[in-house]
Amino acid sequence: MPRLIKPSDTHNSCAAVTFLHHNLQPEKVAGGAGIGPARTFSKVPLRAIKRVPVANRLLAALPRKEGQRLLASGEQVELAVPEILNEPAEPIRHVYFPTSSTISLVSMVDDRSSLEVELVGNEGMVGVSLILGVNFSPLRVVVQGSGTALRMSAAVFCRELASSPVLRRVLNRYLYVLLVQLAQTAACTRFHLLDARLARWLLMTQDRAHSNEFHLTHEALARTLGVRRVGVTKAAGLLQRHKLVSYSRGDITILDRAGLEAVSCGCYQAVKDSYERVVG
Amino acid sequence: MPRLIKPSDTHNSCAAVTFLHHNLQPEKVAGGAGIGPARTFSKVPLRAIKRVPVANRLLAALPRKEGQRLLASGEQVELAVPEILNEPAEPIRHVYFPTSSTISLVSMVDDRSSLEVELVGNEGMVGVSLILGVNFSPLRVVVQGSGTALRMSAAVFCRELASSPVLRRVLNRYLYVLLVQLAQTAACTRFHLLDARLARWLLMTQDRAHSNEFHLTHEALARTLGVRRVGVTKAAGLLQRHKLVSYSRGDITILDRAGLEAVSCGCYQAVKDSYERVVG
DNA sequence: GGCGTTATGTTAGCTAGCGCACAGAACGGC
DNA sequence: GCCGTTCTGTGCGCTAGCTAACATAACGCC
Repeated sequence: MPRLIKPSDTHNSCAAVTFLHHNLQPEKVAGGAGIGPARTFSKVPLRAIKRVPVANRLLAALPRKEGQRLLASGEQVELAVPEILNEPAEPIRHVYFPTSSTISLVSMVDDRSSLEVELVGNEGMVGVSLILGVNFSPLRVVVQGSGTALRMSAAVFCRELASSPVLRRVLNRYLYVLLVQLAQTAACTRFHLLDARLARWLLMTQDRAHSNEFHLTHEALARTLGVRRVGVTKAAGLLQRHKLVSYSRGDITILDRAGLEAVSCGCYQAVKDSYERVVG
Repeated sequence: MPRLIKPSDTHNSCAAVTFLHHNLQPEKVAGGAGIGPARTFSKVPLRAIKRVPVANRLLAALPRKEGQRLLASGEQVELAVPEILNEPAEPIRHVYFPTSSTISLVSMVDDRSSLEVELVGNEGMVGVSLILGVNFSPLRVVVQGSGTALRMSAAVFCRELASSPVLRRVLNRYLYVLLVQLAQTAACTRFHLLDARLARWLLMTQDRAHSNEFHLTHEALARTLGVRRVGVTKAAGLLQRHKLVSYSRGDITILDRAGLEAVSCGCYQAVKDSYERVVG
């Protein structure tokens, strides 16, 4: 179960609002940890020092009052890998608005084969089925990167949804982007070489984790990309030889973002643009 | 532009309702062409003799009155391959509820590479973005199998949507199935061999075209499956040697449905089950 | 400091599908 | 009946990624 962040962790409701509306760029992450508004997280343990407060962008897109109400309706939780939040066909108990955590939606076709079809971070949410009136998840939902998220019970979420047209509007647009992304990922997975796909995935994760460093083994990466572990080792070795990333026992550090973008396929930019255009 | 079926083609509004609510199983298609309620189509040219009246299942799922109103709000059109109904990023002018036509949603990543991510027939609709409040299409929309469809202007569709909760409910559930299908197809495309994928696609097309025969060249099939033409030739040759289909210059006939299901991957059944559970 | 566990690197043979080129075969207009 | 066009079948070398097995190397517990 996710670790609940006790109310005492955030000093008051005002801090929660700061948490919502403050949104640092990834570039500021490396240098600025632990200063300024970061005190909001000062009592959160477990790598918290590496992170900065980030808002969930869907909630941040709401009018201030709506956003505050939603924040109050949920609770901050700390998610840790490799927690599984939902299995396919299981009823949805909670929805999650990640803030610093990242969550994978995984399609499983055979026992041996699985593929991440969507990576959700602070730009999105988990549990979109509820928006469509279906209360079970079609996919496996698994925590990919440890961090925080706003959790809300399915019932409360549906109530909010029913009473807030602006929330529906934002989430519908997010759903549209989700469709775009699924389609793009399907084609990307079919046509693009592993090197490019890996680079794309690392960029996406950096965006969502809001950190230049994150933890993931080759084995886990292989499962999310739907390839063998040796394939990841080979591709990661290539990126490392080109000084784009450094990799040590699962600790990944992005060294050269521009270089990664050059290696990655256009899908990264295409999906990102689509999000900015429709939701951002 | 799609050929409009003039009002005189269907004898009266009562016939239109028959059209809506009559829904033959594929098994009956081969023998029963041209008799009984088929007279609804008696004046429709161009292969119409091979088909039977089929309802769009989304519309059929509506209460009788709602269905009638939607039918009246649109117009029957005849779509012919290889018509392109929408290019990516183009505004959506019309939505389509296919009846006997099939429509492909195609994701294009490079100039050379494209992949069908969704095949829409009488079980679905084209233009779902509008449901989510976005009025342009993310994908290329191309007629895959000639046939009829109910066409409705985007404006009228949005008006209907705003005024009909039951329509929203049905279409939301369809959207959910669409998500499921996209995720499944992504994984299927990644892991399953061409033979199985081809078999699955043929089964899906038979379901949607409501006929044991349809027309599609190896070249076109290759584009939709995202492989080379020779690959399709090889896989189709295999299916033909096993007497599952017959293939002659683009004229495909399904000979052994059960055999195809055995060759195809589980994805066919999985997606079908999901539809029946959520929409059907 | 030793040792089991976990993560990474490397090898070697194998296969599905690619790229390219070309040959035959059926159709359709004149 | 001829001929261009469209569709299908085949061959051959090539590559990315798979399967499987093994070798190091770092960590972390005792």
